[in-house]
Amino acid sequence: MNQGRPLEFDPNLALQRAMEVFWCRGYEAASLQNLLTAMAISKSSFYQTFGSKHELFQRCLQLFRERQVRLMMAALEQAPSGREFLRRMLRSAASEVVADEPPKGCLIMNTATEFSGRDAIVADLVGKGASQFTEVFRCAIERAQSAGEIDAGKDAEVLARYVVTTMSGLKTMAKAGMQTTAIEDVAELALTALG
Amino acid sequence: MNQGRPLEFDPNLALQRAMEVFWCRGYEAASLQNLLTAMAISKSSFYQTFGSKHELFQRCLQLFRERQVRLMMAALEQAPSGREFLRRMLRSAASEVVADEPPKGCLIMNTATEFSGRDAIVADLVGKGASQFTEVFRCAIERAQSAGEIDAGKDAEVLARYVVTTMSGLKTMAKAGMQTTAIEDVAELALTALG
DNA sequence: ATGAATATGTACCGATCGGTACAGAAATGG
DNA sequence: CCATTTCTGTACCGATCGGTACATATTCAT
Repeated sequence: MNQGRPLEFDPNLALQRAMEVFWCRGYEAASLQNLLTAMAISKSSFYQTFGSKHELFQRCLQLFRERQVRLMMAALEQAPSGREFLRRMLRSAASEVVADEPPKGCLIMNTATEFSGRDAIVADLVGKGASQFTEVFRCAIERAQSAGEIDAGKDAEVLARYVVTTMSGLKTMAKAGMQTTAIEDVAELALTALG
Repeated sequence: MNQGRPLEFDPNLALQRAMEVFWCRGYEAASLQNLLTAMAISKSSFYQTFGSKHELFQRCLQLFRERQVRLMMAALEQAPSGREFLRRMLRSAASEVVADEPPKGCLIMNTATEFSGRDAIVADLVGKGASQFTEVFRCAIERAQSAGEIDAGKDAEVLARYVVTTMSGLKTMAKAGMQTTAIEDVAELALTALG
């Protein structure tokens, strides 16, 4: 078997750069030029390695989901309690306003908004992302329920969906221009629904 | 003074059609062809009457906001109580999944997501929309507080922002594929935070 | 050295993008 | 009837869209 000429770039790094572009601009507004520039590769390499804009986008959605789930699970393990983890997550929407200018939100939810079900493949990846986020939150809630921080009588799955919903809402409000203090207030209030 | 040749179409109706297109597809994905077809006018008439795609979009955002605020205020007046109005609003995200296929969400919040602060004019219109929605909810909350349905000790402004946030989150989750029953469960749970 | 395999650079593709120029059509006032 | 004003149809604009063809460059196995 022959090896052929080696790649002159790191595909994982290029993928990461592409993800950033989609994250900032969305799918439609991210032109091939934007992507090529950010990925620092030529058009030939792009199509050779990633097939098409749409295929690249799918890989970016998966990368984002894996990365996000990994970060969330790490944060959950390090958190002093399940409830404190949830508080930190919800409040993070506020700090995002300061860190990113403008705030980027969540790539999965941004995509859910942009493709409102018009693309079956994308819809599937979005659904997968949403359910995995819910899963992590459910773990945190069950841990909090065991510790007596959250009413154990409530359905953890419903609570988890509520947290995902609120996260999504807060990130959207950040994009809509809500002040960081207001976001924090809403995040704290949202926590009270967990009982 | 001379009147000249009269318009062969209803500008308000055309604007409404355009709004539908932006609502379904977003700004970038709504091509001029999409718009012209939906508005049933020619390119000449389009530029003569609406100036450009971007100007048209601004007018659509305003139309949507006015329409939405009007509908919400009417619903509030008809509702048996402030709290029941809030319940109906939050639950409406679920019925939207059934009615529209796929769900369209809220044009203002969709726009906040699509243009993450990259367009100052649009950002301003989005902010105006968000604050007017908040205003209506604040009216409902104050009414509910007067009636003793909601803890009068809580800040109505914060509660109102919380409701807008939750509405936005629910509509996004609907787009992300959440089932109608799950949406209703989350909506009910969200209401408990109002105290 | 040669050939197979893989990667890149360059040039190009048709389609579509948003937008404009301008001639002709339809109304009014004189 | 004519001039003026306003609207519409047609043709066109340069730019960009995502994507492809193909020659050239670089590697490894023989």
